[in-house]
Amino acid sequence: MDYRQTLNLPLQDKDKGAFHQRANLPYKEPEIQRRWEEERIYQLTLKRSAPKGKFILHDGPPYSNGDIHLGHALNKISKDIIVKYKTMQGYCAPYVPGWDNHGMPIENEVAKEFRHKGIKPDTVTMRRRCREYAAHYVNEQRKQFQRLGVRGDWSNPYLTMDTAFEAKIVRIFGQLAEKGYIYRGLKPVLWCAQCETALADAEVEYSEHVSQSIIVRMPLRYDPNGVFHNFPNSYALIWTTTPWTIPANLAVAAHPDAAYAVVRTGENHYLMAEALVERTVKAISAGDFQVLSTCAGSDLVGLVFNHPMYNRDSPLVMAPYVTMEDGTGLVHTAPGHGKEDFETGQIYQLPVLCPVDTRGRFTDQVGKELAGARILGGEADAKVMEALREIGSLLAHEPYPHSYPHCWRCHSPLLFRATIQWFMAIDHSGHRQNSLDAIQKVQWYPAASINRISSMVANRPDWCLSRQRAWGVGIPAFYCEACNEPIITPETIEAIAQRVEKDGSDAWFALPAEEILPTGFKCPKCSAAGPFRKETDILDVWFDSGSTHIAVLEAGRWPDISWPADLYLEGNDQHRGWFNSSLMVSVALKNEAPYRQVVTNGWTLDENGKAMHKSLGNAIAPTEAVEKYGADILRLWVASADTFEDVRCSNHILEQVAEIYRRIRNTFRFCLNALYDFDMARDEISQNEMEELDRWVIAKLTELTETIQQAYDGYEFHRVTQSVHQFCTVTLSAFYLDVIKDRLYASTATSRERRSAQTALHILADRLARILAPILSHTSEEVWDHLTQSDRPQSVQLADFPPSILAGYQREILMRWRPLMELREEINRKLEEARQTGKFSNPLDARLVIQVNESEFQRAFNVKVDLSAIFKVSQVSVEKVTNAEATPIAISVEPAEGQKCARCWLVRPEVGRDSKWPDLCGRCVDVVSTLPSA
RNA sequence: GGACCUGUAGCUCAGUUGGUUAGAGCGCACCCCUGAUAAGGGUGAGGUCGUAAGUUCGACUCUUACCAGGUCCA
Repeated sequence: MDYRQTLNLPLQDKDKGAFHQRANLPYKEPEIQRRWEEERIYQLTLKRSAPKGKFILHDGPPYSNGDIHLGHALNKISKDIIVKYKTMQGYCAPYVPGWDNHGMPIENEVAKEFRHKGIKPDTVTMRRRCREYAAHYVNEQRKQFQRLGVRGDWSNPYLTMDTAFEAKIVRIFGQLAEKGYIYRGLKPVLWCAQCETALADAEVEYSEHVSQSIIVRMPLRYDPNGVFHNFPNSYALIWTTTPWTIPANLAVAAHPDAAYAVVRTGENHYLMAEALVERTVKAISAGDFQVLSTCAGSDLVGLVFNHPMYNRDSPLVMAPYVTMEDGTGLVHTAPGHGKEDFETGQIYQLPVLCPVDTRGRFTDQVGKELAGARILGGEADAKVMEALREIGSLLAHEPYPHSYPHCWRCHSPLLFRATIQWFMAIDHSGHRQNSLDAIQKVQWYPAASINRISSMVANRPDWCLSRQRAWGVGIPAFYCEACNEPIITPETIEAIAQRVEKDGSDAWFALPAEEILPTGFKCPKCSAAGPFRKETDILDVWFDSGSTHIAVLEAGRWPDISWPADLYLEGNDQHRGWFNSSLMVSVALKNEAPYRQVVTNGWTLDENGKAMHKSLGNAIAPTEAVEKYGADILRLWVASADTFEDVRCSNHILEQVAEIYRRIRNTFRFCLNALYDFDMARDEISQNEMEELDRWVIAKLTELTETIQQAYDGYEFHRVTQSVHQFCTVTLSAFYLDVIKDRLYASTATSRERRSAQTALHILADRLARILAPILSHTSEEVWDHLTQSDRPQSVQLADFPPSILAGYQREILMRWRPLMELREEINRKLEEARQTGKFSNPLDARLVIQVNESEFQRAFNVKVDLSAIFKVSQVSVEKVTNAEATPIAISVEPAEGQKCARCWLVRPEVGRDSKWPDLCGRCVDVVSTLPSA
């Protein structure tokens, strides 16, 4: 007879109401997401009781151009995991996503569009199109982020191009100006003479370029310490690869720790680095030479040389960046034409000379002969070398190929050119130190990232706030045409801010100054009543994003959020970017950091640890991964890696993650499909009436929850995934679920022992769903729908995190069971051995004979459980041995006694004794005889 | 070239203050089950802990150099 029908087998995938192994996530997830939206789950999470108060994760705004990439997915999923976890932990955890809209990449794209159409747009037209462009990608990215299952206020995000946001930026700038942080100064910027524009770092491409390397001598003027011993014909030998910058020379730089030598060749005495004497002498073809004396670079202080061409001082200065790799060890320094030169110039209070106009031609400042010479094409280089040669100052020159900055658009070589810019003074009123102090009060994850932010704040130069661009917030300054004074007052700022609030920052560009200024406004300096003109530069976009913590957290538009943020979480590039810019604004205006904790995630790399690049073809597109595997797989990928470091991804890795997912899902499937006739309200067995094994597994789960809670609290999601997966595999699948099958399938459906197991299964599924809800949001929701507990909230996202504190009795059970679990491994090896030697093929045919002494018996078998079930054999006989000499425990495997029960497949001696059911064991006879069909 | 960070089995990760034979899961191989079956179970093989020196009685763990990779700068 086939007893299959008399068993309580779990639902199969074909059965109605079953939880399917085939997840079909790409299809099912959007449905679940639609439901979350319809049921307004995000809003409900904010209304839920929040005994622990608020937890505010302030979203770093991604830039609204193009589709999201894997790094965005990593970042947004990490944030979502945290927000959902915090909600379940009893916090009110709002999440307001945002976008960074202004800036060069969008402007460049839009400019390209216009160029293709042959249109030269005015600023207002340009900006209107930029705004459309940004808005388009806000919508695209929003859809893509939502598809990842990220929960937040998607219908009400913050945009840096919102008029209210733009007005806030104006006000923040005004406040900084009022506190004395804002100034105008010169700065060398990379300049494209072809495009006649300054370039941002991101617009610069490095490629091969052949420069002219020259060695030039500069006559000695003053030698207070007698470095040259009063020799006649004394010179410094300088080296440069940009001859055209010689007219702007204002200093000679030496390394303080390097050794320098005075060398005689013929009549002349030259100062150069000792290490480079031979090469230099050879380069200038000087023949015989003699090192007269040496000294340290720091001994050179006080020397003054004469400019190679003009009658002008060029003092010797110290600079740490001077290397002994190339040249003479003495570096030509032109503060108007180089970043490092400029910084050195600041330290030594040198003027900033820049005799080059916007089209890259020498101005009159260089004298009649050179004026007008173009730098592009080498004309200026040639003329300068010519002039030097004439006066005998050019000692060597040769072509010098090297990597050099070029314009990404027109590919011309770039030049450094000093221009007037707006700055935030980082050292104003102790700001740098205040920032460093504020950093100390923040918790950084990983802990080492504090080094990064600290060194960047400690070493950062003043913040150059101005950009010669169109798509951004105009720098809110006027100039008096009468006295040319820049004007920033609380009154002008407020006038601008109100106008921008109303009409957006486009108004700043569209309206004349007089229409923005209050009527009757007079220049604070010269009292002229006009005319006034507007500043045409815009603010660096980092100023926009550096203002988000004020513009968003204090806006009042989102009633649940407030300043400061509990958490910022971004990629590690943001130590220089957003973490930094936000800190600068915050410390200046509020004297503390805008965040209490900062988590950094690494970069996404391919499987070989290489950065992902479109050109390398190794990039994984999150939108494609979602279509192929599902958002939960991508989310599990995030939660399976140590995201503090760089994270690898590839199709192969995603397949591995999918494998982990399947195991977890299958665990849920087993639990849920065995609960088809179980109603928690009706059938639950109370803790103290449960089977000890079932109580044990709940204790194991609670122990696991404790581990997991610690992992979540430390933002170490991979420890969550790792331990849950291991629990599903080792504790449940390979042991607990396997062991309770007999009870579930073969016992009377309503029996206490079966209901006990089902109660445990329900608790397992329920708690695992909650534990995993922050990560496997969709799958957990699906599990949630299958559970029967009546008082549960409509979404698992609204549930509490499960209990993580072990009760005393649970600790006691875990302790008591541990030796038995260890013994099980030994028994498995014995059974495998017996099977290999052909004694039997199925362990259910076996009988275990375990001989133990008293103390081992007390230790290992102090449990209330059917041992044959635990070891998955038909029979176990434990025999106590009194002989003290014997090993504590000996295991042997023998054939089980009796015949196989046709229903439960256990071998039992009593099979055959019942006349009605001769092929059943005693237990199965009892069960079957109570069935209605019997 | 500089600053910071990373490098433990094919993959994802553990590895307390330096202390036996470096762990786990997946994957892989072999076997079992066919009442979790687009499943499940058992056993097993995989590592010179990036490389090389050094400190130490003893180093995956500490130091230095180098190699590879990442981010930010130059």
